[in-house]
Amino acid sequence: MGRPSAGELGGLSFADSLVRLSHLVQYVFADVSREYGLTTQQTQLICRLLDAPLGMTELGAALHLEKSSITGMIDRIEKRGLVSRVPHPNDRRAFRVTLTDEGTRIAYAAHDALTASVEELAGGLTPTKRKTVVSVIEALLAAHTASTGAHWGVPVTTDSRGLAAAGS
Amino acid sequence: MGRPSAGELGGLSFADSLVRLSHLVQYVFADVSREYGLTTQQTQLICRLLDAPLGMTELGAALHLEKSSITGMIDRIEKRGLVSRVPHPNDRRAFRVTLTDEGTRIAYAAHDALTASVEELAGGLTPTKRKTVVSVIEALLAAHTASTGAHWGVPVTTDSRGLAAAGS
DNA sequence: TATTGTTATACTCTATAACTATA
DNA sequence: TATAGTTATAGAGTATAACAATA
Repeated sequence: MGRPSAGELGGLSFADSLVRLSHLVQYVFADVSREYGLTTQQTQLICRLLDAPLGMTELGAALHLEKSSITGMIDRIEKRGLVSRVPHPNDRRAFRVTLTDEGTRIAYAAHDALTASVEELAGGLTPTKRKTVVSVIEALLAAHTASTGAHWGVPVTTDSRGLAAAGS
Repeated sequence: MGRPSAGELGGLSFADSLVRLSHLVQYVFADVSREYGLTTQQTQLICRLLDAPLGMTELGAALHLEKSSITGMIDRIEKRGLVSRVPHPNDRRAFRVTLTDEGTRIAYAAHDALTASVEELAGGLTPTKRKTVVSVIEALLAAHTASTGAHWGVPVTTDSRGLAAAGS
């Protein structure tokens, strides 16, 4: 009845633990981004483009943002030389936002740094536990996709190294 | 090696899965917040105050923000009647930011709604898996605390219901 | 002197609404 | 008419630097 004030850990509910984890990852994400002179959102954006170039509207959908919000973000990182607006070949209204070489480099670097930071925290975990966690998370992501028909726009693929650079 | 484009799930690395999960939780957090007319940050702030009133500097530390950033946030939610600046009894420079009744009510409601949303996604998980996930997350949080000496400012305690409202 | 909090300033992020130019 | 993207506008969030009041 009281309030198990969970101050120090221990006895977290499932939901609370996920929320706390999420905040922790966000902080790590922000810290890593800052090291590369990026905001969290910018890192997310360029990592997202590692898979393939996307149009403004597609980017908005992928990141859960209005296209008008995307315009400004792209303006800023384009000015920094990380992406460029490549005209769409078949649609003169549209662009494909494409990473520059510099943008590709930074996106991979930031992704790797983030991965390294997370792995550092997870140092002591057994392979079995890691596998369980990954499978549970995949189930959660799938559940969300199923219930909302949606995306959880995010960084990149599985392994970086390979620099197959955004080739459609 | 190629690039296992992980498009649809499956084969996520441990780090990537945590990052994706974190984004998903953030989206859920934002959605729930919006239902209560709050921003994500405001929800995080008031939930944080459920444990106890905090000073501006303490709040900054808890949320990883500069105190000057806190000033504005408190201005806004104070104007909305969710918190108030209570003078510190022993230090005439300081305040204790305290939830109003309305603020307490909304903080609990938002926390419960968030918990419910997360639980909904986790519907099919076995108790064993849940326990494993919670224990792994607690280990990660502890690892971070150990390596940085810090907090991962977040919502509230374990179970809501009990309304022991911010005492002390 | 050190600390608590605020103000001034500037920039990023975000949404809504109205717009242009294609399709 | 519908879609791709932009502009205008407004507000939240954030940091840095300079400041006031109190310890």
